[in-house]
Amino acid sequence: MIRIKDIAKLANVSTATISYVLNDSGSVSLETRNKVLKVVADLNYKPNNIAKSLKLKKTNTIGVIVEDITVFNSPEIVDGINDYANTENQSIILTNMRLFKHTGQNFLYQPDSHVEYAQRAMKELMSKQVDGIIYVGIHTRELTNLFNNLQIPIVYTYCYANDQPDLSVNYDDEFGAYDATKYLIDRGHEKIALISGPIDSDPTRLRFNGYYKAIMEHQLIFEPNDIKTGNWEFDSGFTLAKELLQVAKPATAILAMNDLMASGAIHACAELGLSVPRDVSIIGFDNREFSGHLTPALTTMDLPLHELGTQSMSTLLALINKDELPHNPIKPRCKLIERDSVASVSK
Amino acid sequence: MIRIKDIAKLANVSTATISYVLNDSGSVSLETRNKVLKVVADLNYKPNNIAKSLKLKKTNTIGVIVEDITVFNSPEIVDGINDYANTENQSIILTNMRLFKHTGQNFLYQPDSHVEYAQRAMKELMSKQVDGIIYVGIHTRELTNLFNNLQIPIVYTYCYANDQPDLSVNYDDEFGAYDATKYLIDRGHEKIALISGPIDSDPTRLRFNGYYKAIMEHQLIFEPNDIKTGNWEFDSGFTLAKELLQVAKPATAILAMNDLMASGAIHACAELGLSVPRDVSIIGFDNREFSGHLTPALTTMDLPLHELGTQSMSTLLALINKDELPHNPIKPRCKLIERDSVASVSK
DNA sequence: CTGAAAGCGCTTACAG
DNA sequence: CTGAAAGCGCTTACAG
Repeated sequence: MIRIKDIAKLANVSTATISYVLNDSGSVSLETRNKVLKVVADLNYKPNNIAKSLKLKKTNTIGVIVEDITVFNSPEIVDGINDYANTENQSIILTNMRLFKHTGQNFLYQPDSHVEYAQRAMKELMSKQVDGIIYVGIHTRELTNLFNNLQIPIVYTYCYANDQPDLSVNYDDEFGAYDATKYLIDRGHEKIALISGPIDSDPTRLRFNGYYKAIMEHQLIFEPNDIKTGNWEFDSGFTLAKELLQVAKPATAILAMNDLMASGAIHACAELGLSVPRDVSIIGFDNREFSGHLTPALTTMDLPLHELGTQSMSTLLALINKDELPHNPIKPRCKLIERDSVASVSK
Repeated sequence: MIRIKDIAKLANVSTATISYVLNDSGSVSLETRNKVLKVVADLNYKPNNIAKSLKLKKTNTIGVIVEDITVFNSPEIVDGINDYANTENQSIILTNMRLFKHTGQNFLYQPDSHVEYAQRAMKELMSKQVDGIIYVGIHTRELTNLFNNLQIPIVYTYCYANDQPDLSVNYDDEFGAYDATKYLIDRGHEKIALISGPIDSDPTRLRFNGYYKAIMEHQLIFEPNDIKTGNWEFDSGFTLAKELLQVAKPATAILAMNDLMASGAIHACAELGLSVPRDVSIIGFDNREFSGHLTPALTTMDLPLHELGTQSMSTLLALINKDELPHNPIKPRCKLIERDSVASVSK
């Protein structure tokens, strides 16, 4: 391992000078500068950033706490974080809480072990002196008080903390559901059923708002019987779609609040001998990879995950540099992916 | 930020003593030990590992270079790395080359930019003084000479370097294909077609070997016309399955070398009016998430990705600690996932 | 059992 | 334009 001191000796200058040329700081004559650079190249010198960080009290390293890297939303968000980090020369320390692997579907109801994992992760990152933290959730939900008296900037994404709303980066759930519903309405559907997530979930409420707004705005009839509450899983989509469809005058379209339930709905139609989209149109949410492989390929809302990552990173960097934060930042928008599960209604 | 020096002053001992109790090294009387611990707790002291690393020339941090975190194999491998790292108190610096995003399907043929990204990643990790590196590929292929004169331990997974075969961790491709083929044979299939990847791909060759071995071992007839060379994409599975099936005496089963091509084959059957699995059985490879959502749900080989991660990590740590490496380590095995796309042949 | 001191590889305010 | 020196927060060989 070759040090600045070795360069200094060979180049016959002080270590200060080496540092100046390496960092383009101070003023160094062209001659000594070239001399130093030559020795640096000859010895294939690689700076030790750990020493630099200790001195400067800045690591240019961001801690990323991800609740579970194997859950579908995480890799794209991390990719966005990396994308932005590369342009800003920031490194990423990744801690993966493996929440879903540890607790399965129950992760929402295991606050104790959750807190323990989170604080362990935080402790590790603090000891590594990261300049800030991005916390990546696996479900949009309230996480205030997960960490007590933070001593370091943090931004949340795919989840949020009420005590720092400007530091939570999430996409526009309501607008996404509004758009999906409107897409159906534009194709002549007037009776649009909804398979929702659990009531105590934020995305459920927001997506319901979007749905309701589109229905009202187009003077359609809001029919409570066409709203069914599911649990995000395939089976609930399957069961609820059947209930929805086996009535006297069924809806002509179903908006499922995620792709898993939409898939259940598609399979329910197959079982009922109904053709999608000829007899009933189905639209999902999330644009999971599998959604394009369903039969028929599912029309669904794509989540702006990559953008969540870049926006988290830019927000965090602004925090770290004490730049002014945009006050009401625009929430990234979902994008409709048109495939084969929606048809116009024939009048 | 509170330092060891602050603790020392309040506890009326030297900084050396603080260090001893914090690290359980040296010998400290119970009395002073408790006194120190109390001050540490009172001040909520958090050690600065960057300073420790500088002194010890060891960071307990592993650099993970992943070619693309958004490609399906990567998250599970990283999860395995994290899993093992947690038990060994290692941190992970993640650099994501975003290879697929940068170059798309052509990543195999863009060696120049690949080398550039890789060396930039390596440089970043070296400057952070990581103790070792795990390189996670997105396609099993030869990567010798990607890095010139390495000064740090590295292990490759989901790819390999010929100059250090013991440091490349990959699953047993051949055995996986053998198992899949045998599964079909056990169900009475005697004419089994194969949709392969490109010939210049290592997994193609290894999987072909496994297929061939199972055919020979069971004294079936090897029929070259039943072997078609695809390109891993849906379309090639679709096209080739049609060719395979529209002959006088078609195979009763198709082994596709990945799930994407298997999906294409399923769709080809639908178009030909053939029922899967009644008329033809289809088996895939990879166990991609979508494979369970196909109609019918695809029987396929699951890749031991998590294990690839843990084994990479244990190998790397052995390297770093200069422990002896197992000489011919067992390759992690694929596991057959039985779903609905394979039936027994009726005699 | 405890402490004084050197040193890990950098940066920078200051003096010349 | 250049260098001597202090200091970032730790650890540890050594002396007592």
